[in-house]
Amino acid sequence: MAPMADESMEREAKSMVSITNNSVKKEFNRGAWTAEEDRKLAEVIENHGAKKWKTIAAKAGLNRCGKSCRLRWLNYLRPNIKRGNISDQEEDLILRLHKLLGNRWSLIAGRLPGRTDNEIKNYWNSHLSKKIKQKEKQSGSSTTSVGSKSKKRRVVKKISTDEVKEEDTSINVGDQDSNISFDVDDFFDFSNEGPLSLEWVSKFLELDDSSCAFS
DNA sequence: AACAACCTCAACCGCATCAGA
DNA sequence: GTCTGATGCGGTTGAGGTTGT
Repeated sequence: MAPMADESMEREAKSMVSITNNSVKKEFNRGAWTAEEDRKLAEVIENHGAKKWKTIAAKAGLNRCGKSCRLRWLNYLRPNIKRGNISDQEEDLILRLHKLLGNRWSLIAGRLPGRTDNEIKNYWNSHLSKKIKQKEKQSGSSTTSVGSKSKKRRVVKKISTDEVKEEDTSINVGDQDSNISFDVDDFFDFSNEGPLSLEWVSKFLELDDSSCAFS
């Protein structure tokens, strides 16, 4: 979908919302962002960095909450955002990663340079989930994905000195009866975050080759 | 041409977690 | 240890576009 900034001007007026807290009343713009808002936001972030979103919103003179600014930046304005069709290779990677990680979109997105968690989530919901259902119908088998449908929160990133028992961190690759088990956070060592690493992909594909849903 | 049904995706919401006081 | 504001995440919504009838 093309950016809706231009045509969204007229919607701006009707998208005001008032957040009422008894006597305190703060009104924020809502809905689609205008080109002007985008420009202002990008300008402030360029000068002050992408942190303290509340301050950024105020500095930019945007009648938006910080949360909204952050989302706009991450999903749309951030540099190196890759827009457009998801390639077959990317799709395959998403499928494999989803099988491994479940609905942990930000982790999956972290391995797809230029793609946002929101984009991947949308792509999954609109394309891949259906594809999988069809596949399941055809084969009559059911593949269970890890962590999906769970409202359970993500794993604790910071390792404490105590033994952290997060049932979610240890994941079996492939089928349930697989005996390959490892710690996801070890596997996803983001300390040397970089572009899609071929080494990493090979490592992953090796592990998951036998249990790939389809390609 | 008109309408309905479906699809896509940007944006919002609620909650968990983090970080600092 | 507790409180509070900021941040991050996944689920959900709804406007606008597309396709089918």
